[in-house]
This record gives sequence, structure tokens and C-alpha cells, in this order.
Amino acid sequence: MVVSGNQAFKALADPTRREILRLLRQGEMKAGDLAAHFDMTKPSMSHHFAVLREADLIVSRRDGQQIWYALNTTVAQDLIAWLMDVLGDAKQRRGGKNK
Amino acid sequence: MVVSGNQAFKALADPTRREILRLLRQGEMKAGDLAAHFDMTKPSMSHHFAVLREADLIVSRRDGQQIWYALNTTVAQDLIAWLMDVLGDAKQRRGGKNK
DNA sequence: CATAGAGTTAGACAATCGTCTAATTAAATG
DNA sequence: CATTTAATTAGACGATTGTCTAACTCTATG
Repeated sequence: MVVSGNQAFKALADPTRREILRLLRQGEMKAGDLAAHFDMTKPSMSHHFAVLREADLIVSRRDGQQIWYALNTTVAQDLIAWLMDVLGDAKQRRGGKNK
Repeated sequence: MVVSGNQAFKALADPTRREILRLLRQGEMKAGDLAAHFDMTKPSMSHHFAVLREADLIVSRRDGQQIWYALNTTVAQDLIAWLMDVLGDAKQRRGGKNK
């Protein structure tokens, strides 16, 4: 885990934040457009963006009045590597050992 | 996500629980032997086992006085599928789209 | 430069979480 | 059956989390 393993896992623990990541699969989006997908105030959404950014799961850039968010795949790759390592092929390994 | 997506993600948010999963990679272990790896009371460890079991990330069986825990790979596979879907190949996808 | 719009920051508050000690359950054994 | 050992359950408590309203920053524009 390169940088923020624990923060990244904690960030993923909230369903709103996972949905934000899902929306960003298709490319970057403005903060306001993201927020429009949720039944929640803008400050609450802003908080979720901050948590995701501090976990390095997203990156942001300002363009005039608006802020664009996009997935940061670097930490994402680390998370997947951790999960695959710990949980991914355990079945095969156990099969080989305990059969 | 088959059953307990949110619970599974929340279970992964704690470093002690992730370490428990890591230890279980090599096969099932007794509750006491797992607990011995941590600087924490047994009731606290028992709580973490319960969270992991409710998230379907581990399974347990009693053998006399002792309880054995093992990884449950079913939900683990779902988690990995989710992560790969949302975060896994975003770089390639964005590259193809926004280049 | 006054106003409006997009977004964040500050601070409060209830709910959830992680840990502890004390009590309890369940199995083994003299 | 009394005691010991392995583990969980119950309940308390401080820390963290997710949400809200109010206030603020920053940019655009008349």
C-alpha cells in the first residue's frame, strides 16, 4: 500500500462515496453535477469529496468557478492488489493445503 | 454485490480486521491464536471476529472448547469484482476516451 | 465594485465505532 | 460436580463519522 491504505479503506466504507467513485468511472465531473445525483446538501457532498481526495482516490482541478473531480487510479490499483493478495486466491490455496 | 456489500466494506475499514484476514490467508486459525497476534483484549478481538463474520468475510466452526475461523472467499470475490469494475481499469478507459 | 453563483470551511449534534472490564456460556477434566 | 480454560456477550465510554445550517472564499459579470 503506497500511501494511504487505511484512509482509502475508510473512504470506501461509505456508500455515498462508493457511488461517487462509480459515477467518476466515465470521466471527470463537476462538483455540482456529482452533488445533483444525491439527496444531500452541498456541504455534505463537499465533505465526501474531501475524504476521497485525502485518501488519494480522486483528484481535483479548478476551472473558473467550477471544480472538476476525477478518479485517481494509483491508489485504486494498490487497493485491488491488497484485496487480491489477501482474499483473491485463498480458495485455490486452501484447496491445495487442506484437501 | 451478492449480500452484504456495505457491511463488507465497513469491515475492511479497520486495520485490525484487515490484519486478521491477512493472517487467515494461510488457512484457518483458532480464535486464541489469532488474538495472540494483537495487543488487545480477547473481548475486543471477539468483537472484530463478529464484525467479519456478519460481513460474511469469514466463517467459523466450533471444535470442542475452541473456535476456528477461516476466510470466506465468496464475498471477497464480490468485493474484488466491485473494485475492479469501479477503479480497476479506469486508466485504460479514460485513456481511450479522453486522449 | 456590487451582486450572484459554485463550492468549501466552521461548528454543532446525533449515531456509530473500537476498546475496555465484568459477567456469562460452553466444554474439558480432576 | 467443582474448577479451569476458551471464547463470547453485556454494558460503558471516549473517539470518530455523517449530516446539517451558517458563514465564508473565489470567480464571473453587469
